[in-house]
Amino acid sequence: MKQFFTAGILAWNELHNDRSMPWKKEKDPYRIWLSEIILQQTRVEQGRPYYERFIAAYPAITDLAAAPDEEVFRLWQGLGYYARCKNMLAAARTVAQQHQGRFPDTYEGITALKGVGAYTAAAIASFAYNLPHAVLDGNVYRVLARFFGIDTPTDTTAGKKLFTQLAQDVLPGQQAGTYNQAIMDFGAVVCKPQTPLCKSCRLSSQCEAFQKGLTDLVPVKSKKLRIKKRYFYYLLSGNGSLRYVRKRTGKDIWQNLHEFPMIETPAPVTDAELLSLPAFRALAGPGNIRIESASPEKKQQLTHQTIHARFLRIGPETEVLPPEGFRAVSAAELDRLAFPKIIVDFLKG
DNA sequence: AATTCGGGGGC
DNA sequence: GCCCCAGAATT
Repeated sequence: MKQFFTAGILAWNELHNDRSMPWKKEKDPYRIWLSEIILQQTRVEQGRPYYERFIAAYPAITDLAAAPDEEVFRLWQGLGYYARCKNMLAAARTVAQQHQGRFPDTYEGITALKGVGAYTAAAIASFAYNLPHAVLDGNVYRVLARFFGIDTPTDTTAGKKLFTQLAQDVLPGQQAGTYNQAIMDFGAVVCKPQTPLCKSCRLSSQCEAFQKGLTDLVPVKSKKLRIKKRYFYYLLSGNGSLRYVRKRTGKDIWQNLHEFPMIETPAPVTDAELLSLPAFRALAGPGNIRIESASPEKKQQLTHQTIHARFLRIGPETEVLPPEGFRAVSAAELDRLAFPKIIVDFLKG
């Protein structure tokens, strides 16, 4: 059964390996690593333009390692999961400074890099060096769960262990790179999450889920998502084109991105309530006692929370100092700083 | 072991 | 609205 599976994946790939990716047939470990970091929890079509821009800006990993933090975060702006960007920079600098700019060529060396977990290490090791490590991503979980009829939840320790072992069992050791790309392509193109193409699937005759009509029931996830609501009120004082900004540094969303002076509340508040908050007084200064104009509410859906934001122009004072912790920046400098999408959209007008 | 980290796209 | 995406780090 396992041999049938492996042979089927490889055979499918021989006829359908036409899914074009910028890094297919790529052997430069830097490019493979970069693409894999960008594609973590990210659709290929969303990540592709970022990959192209990063390669153009930083042809070698030493170029990336030498780049200023802010320039790199600006290039990452809009891609999400910003810890990836921070870890990517750290890893690039590790390679540049501790490995003389040469990307590590062992599984242990690769997995020691920041931001490189089990999946990414296996992907780099197999794609760049054909080392026999099986990738285990969302595609692989789904394909294995369906073909072998496994209903163990994938988001548990037991599930991860079981699927990791199975993925390694069905890996053809001599063709690790080709096979790893093949099973992920197969999962994306044939064994899709919704409406998989079972009628034309060469594995369906031995597919446990298809034979039992369970393709919609596996893979299983055990956890349910809880989404909180948060209300952000951004305060803009009327000082020409200057903006007051600071970098977000707390243990919260959007680390290393910038923001305007802002008040957060756990529930919506009226303009009058906002004006009466001590936090408003502290941020606005004594000269700003009213809301001159306000944007309609904008929403931003994150994985675990919904952000409701309004942008409020406050007045009447125009010559005020930046609030504590903020600095004044020109429009030109704003273009070089990274912001969360909800602020990027506001700045675009 | 559970939680948290964006943003986009499909249905 | 809900689920998923070439997952990893932190708590």
